[in-house]
Amino acid sequence: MIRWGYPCENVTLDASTNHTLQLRNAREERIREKFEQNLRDLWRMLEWNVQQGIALFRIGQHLVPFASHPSFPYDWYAAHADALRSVGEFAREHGLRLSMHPSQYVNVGSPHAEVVERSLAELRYSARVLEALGLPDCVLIVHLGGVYEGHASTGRRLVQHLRGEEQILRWLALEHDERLWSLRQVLPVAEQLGVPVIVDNLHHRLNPDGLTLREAVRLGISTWNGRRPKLHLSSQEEGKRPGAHAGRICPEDLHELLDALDGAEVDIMVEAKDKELAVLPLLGRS
DNA sequence: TACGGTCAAGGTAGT
DNA sequence: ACTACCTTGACCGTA
Repeated sequence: MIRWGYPCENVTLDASTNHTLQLRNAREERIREKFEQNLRDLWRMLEWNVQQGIALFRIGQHLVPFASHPSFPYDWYAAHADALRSVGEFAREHGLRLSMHPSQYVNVGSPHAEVVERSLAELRYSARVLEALGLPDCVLIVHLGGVYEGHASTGRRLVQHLRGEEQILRWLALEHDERLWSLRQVLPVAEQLGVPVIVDNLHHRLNPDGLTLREAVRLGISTWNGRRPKLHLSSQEEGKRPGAHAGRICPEDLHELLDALDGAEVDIMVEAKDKELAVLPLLGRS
């Protein structure tokens, strides 16, 4: 049985975990309001997901807006951990799996110390959210970011910067991308860190690096070491930049991935502009 | 209330 | 050297 999910927003409910504000307005009171709004919407979406049989959900990075910013004004963990633990209890009761996925600004392999520090701050924030949920199977997904003087030295630096960050590594999974880091290039980095890899069908099509999707899926799944593997599924938006997400999943892409999976028990995050609407037709498939 | 300019952050690619 | 683009549009001042 495959479990499905979608990221951050639900267009049916008009709900989102990414309500935010501009930095110049980021005073404690306003941030708390945004968090409460994100939390309310998160509850609405998770309850709806349970009704629909959707087990996966990605929490947006703006859950606590500017939580990783140096000028953040209060102890968000102390203030919000109880509320997050309640969400985690609900997720546990209903067998939901939650994840987070920071943006391209996270660049742990950067040669610039300030960039690395900001990146780690964002990852530590994300890891603390997952810790507060109190669930065993959350995932924190990141791309490898830029390539500076080559993959080898960038990868070495990334491993160096994350080594010892046990609170992050506990949740971390690395994802390949459609231009700079192929699955083959990500695998050794992930192995050195002892973290699994997310395979994404569209990234792989645009940057296969000599592997078939079936081979990529097999390699990716093997990095999960008995934990339930997680993958991404999306379709190309025709006429837009390669890699741009379409509103829905086209049947060919679905079947190609299901075929490559060869019956494996996995979780699949659907990345589509229409969010949950792209997931509903897939439920019960596999 | 609707509109349009603006928003923390890094890096790549195209001009 | 400059700009558009990217995860994900949401916010906010102004009319």
